[in-house]
Amino acid sequence: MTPPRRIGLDTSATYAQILDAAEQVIRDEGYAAASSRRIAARAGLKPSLIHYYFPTTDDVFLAVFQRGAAQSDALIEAALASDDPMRALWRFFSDPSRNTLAQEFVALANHRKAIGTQIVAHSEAMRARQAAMIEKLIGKSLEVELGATPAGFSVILAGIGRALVTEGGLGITAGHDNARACIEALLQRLLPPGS
Amino acid sequence: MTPPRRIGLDTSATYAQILDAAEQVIRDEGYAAASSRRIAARAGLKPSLIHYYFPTTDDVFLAVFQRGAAQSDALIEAALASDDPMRALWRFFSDPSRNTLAQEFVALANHRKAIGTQIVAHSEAMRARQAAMIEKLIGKSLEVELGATPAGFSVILAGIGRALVTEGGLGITAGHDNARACIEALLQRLLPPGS
Amino acid sequence: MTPPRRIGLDTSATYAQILDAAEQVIRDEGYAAASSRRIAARAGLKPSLIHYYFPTTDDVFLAVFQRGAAQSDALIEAALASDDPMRALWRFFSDPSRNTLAQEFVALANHRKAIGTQIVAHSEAMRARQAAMIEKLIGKSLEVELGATPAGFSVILAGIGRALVTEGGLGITAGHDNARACIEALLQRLLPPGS
Amino acid sequence: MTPPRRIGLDTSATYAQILDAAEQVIRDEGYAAASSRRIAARAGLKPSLIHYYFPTTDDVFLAVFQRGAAQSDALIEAALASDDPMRALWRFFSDPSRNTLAQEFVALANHRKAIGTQIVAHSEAMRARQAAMIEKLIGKSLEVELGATPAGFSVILAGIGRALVTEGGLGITAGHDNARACIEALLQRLLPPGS
DNA sequence: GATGAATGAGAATTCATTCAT
DNA sequence: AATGAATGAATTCTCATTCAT
Repeated sequence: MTPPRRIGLDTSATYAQILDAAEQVIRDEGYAAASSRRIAARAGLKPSLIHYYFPTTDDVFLAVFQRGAAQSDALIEAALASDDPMRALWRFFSDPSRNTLAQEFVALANHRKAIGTQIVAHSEAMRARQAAMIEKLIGKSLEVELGATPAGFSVILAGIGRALVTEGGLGITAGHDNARACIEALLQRLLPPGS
Repeated sequence: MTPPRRIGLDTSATYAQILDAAEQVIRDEGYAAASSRRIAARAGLKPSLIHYYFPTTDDVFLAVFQRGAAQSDALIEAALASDDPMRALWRFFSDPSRNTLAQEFVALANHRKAIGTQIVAHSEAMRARQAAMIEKLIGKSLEVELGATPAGFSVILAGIGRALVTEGGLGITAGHDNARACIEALLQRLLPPGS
Repeated sequence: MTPPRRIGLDTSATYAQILDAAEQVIRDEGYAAASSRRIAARAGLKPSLIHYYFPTTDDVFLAVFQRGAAQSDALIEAALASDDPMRALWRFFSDPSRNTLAQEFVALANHRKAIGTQIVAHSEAMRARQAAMIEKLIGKSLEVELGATPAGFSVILAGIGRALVTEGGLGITAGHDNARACIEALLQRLLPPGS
Repeated sequence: MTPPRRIGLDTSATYAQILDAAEQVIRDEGYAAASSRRIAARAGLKPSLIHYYFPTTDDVFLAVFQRGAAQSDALIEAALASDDPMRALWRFFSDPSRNTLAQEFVALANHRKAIGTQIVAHSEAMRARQAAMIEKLIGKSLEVELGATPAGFSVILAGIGRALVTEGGLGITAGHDNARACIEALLQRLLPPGS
C-alpha cells in the first residue's frame, strides 16, 4: 500500500558519503551519538538528505553494518588466500582497526532486533568459512594436540584476539605480550613443519 | 569550597532502588537508553529524584559500575577461596549473568573518560589478583606446558570466556561446546593430579 | 567542515517574528526572562522552532543586539544628517525608547562574553563616529569653553542622557528638568551663533 | 492567618553569611544566576537553610539591596563629612566598586516591583541628601556659572560617573580621561577659592 | 535529487518551595 | 536552629520524522 520509501540510489556518491560519515561517528562517539543530524554534520550534508536516503536511522546502522561485514569478508578471504593463512587469520582476529566498530554493533544488537539478526547470521557464516579453512590447514594436528574442532578453535582464536584488542583499546596491557606469544607458539606447533 | 556533589545518602533505600533500576535498564535496553526519565520510570520514582541523588547521569553510571565491580570482586574472591579455584575462576569468566552489563560499560568507556578510567583501574586490579592466585595454583605447569605467564593465561581464559558469553547471548553457538571442552581438558592437565 | 550553525534564512518572516518577540520579552520582563519558551509563546510559535532558527539562546540575544545596534546606527546617522545635528544627537542620547533594551544588554554583557565583545565593539565605533561629527560641528568651542575633546564630550552627553532615561524609567525625576535645561543651554552656547 | 514565615534572626552570623554569598553571586554572575542553590553553594550552606532564613528568593534580593543601600548611605555621609566633600562625592559617583551590583538591581527592578519601589525611594532620598549638601557647598556658583540647581547637578555628576564606571567595566575607555578632567576642572571652578 | 521548515517527544539539568523531623 | 527528602515546573537543547516545494 505504502509506496517504497527509499529513493536514493545505493550507487550514488552521496550514499557512500553518508555511510562513511556514519561509520566515523559510530567509531568515534559511539552508536548512541550517531544521530542523523550528527551524521549529516560530519558528512557536510543537510540532515534531511540522510532521511532521503535512509527513511529511518536504523536503516543507516544496518547499511553501515552490511558494508562493514562485506569488508570483513573480503579481509578474511584475503587472509585465507595468503601464503600463511593461519597466521593471517590470527592477525585478522587481533587487528584493532575493525574492533571498535564491531563492539558498537554488538552493543547495539542488544536492543535492535534487526541488527542482532544480521550480526548472528554474518558471524555464523564467517565462522563456518573459517572452520572449513582451518580444517583443511591444520584439522589433523588440532584434533591430535588439543582435541579441538576447527569451529572450536575459531572461537578460541577469536575470543583471545578480541580480548587483546578491546583491552588494548582501553589501555590495559598486562599479560598481553605473553598471550600473543602463546598463540604464536601454538600456531607454530600446529602448522605443518615447512611453514 | 564546593559542597559535596552527591547529596543523597549512599545508604538510603531510594539510592539502592535507583541503582537497581539503572542496572536493569542498562542491561535490558543498553546504556544509551538509560536516561534519567527511564530509570525513574523503572524505579517507580519521579525523574527529578534521580538528579537529587545523582547530580549528573554519568554519576549514575559510575555508581552502577562501582557496585558491579565490587560484586565481581566478591565473586572472584569466593571463586579463589573455593575448593577448586581454577575451575571456579573459569566458571566466573564464562558466566553470562554479569557479562551484558560489563559489555555495556566497555562500550560506554569509549566515549566517557570517567568510566574508562574506572574500568581500566578495576580490570588491572582484578587481573593482578587473579594472576597471583594462578601463579600459586598452576604457575609451574603453565610455564612448562604452555610457556604462559599467569597474567597471560588470565588474558586467555578471560577472552575465551567472554567470547562464549557474548556470542551465546546473541544466539551464536557454533564451536562453543568444543571450546569449552578444550579449556576444561587444559585445566585438567595443568592442575595437580589430585584435583 | 561543520555546516553553518544558523539554519534559518535571515530573511524569513519567522526569523523576524522571533527577533521581535525576543526583543519585546527582553524589554518587558528582562533578559533573564527571555527563555526560548517565553519567546516562542510571545511569537505564537512552538518552542522548538526557536532552536531551529537559533541553535543556542545566546544566538537569539546576539541577533537581537545586532539588529538593535543597526537601528541605533541608523538613528544616529539620521541625527547627524539633520538640520541641527548636535541637538538631534542629544535627543538620541536622552530618548527612552531604546534605553531599556540597551540597559538589559549591558547587564547581560557582565556574564556573556560574546555579548560583551559586541557591545564594546559597537559602542566604540559609535563613539568614534559621534566624535568625528562633534569635532566638525563644535570642536573649537568645546576646547575653548570646556577644555573637552569630542570623545570626552560624547561620554558626558551619553552619561547624562542615560541617567535621565534610566531614572525616568524607574520614576525618579528630581533634578531632571534642570539637568536637561543645563545641557540645552550648554549646546546653545557651544553652537555657532546662527543655529 | 498564616503565621510569620521568617524564623531566622537577622542578627545571626548565618544571616550575614547568606547575604555575603548572595551579593557575590549577583555581582559575579548576574542576578539571573542568583538562585537559592547557588547562593547556598557559595556560602557553603545547605539550600534549605536559605529558605529557612528567607522564605522566598526575592526576600534575599531585597535584603541584599537594603544592606547595600545602607552601605551606600554610609559612604555618602562619609564623603560629605570629609575635608573636600564635593570631590569626595564625585569620587563616590565614579567609584567602580559598587556599580556592578547597582546595575544588576536596576535591571532587576524592571520586573520586580518590590525592588523597583525600594530603589526609587532610596535614590530619591540620596539625591535629596546630596542636593542639600551641594546647595550648601557650591549652590551659588552653580547657579551663576551653570544655571544648575543642586539636584540637577547631582543628576549630571551621577550620570557621568555612572557612564565612566559602566563603560570602564566593559573595557570601553575612549574619551574617559578627558571627561574626568573636565569634571575635575569644573569642580575646581565651582568650589570656593581656598579649597 | 535535494532541501528548508516545522514539530512533538524526550534529553539533562536547575530551581523554588514544601514538609517532616 | 537546621536539614534531608521530595517534587512539579521550567530551561536549554537534541532528535527523528514529516511534508511541501
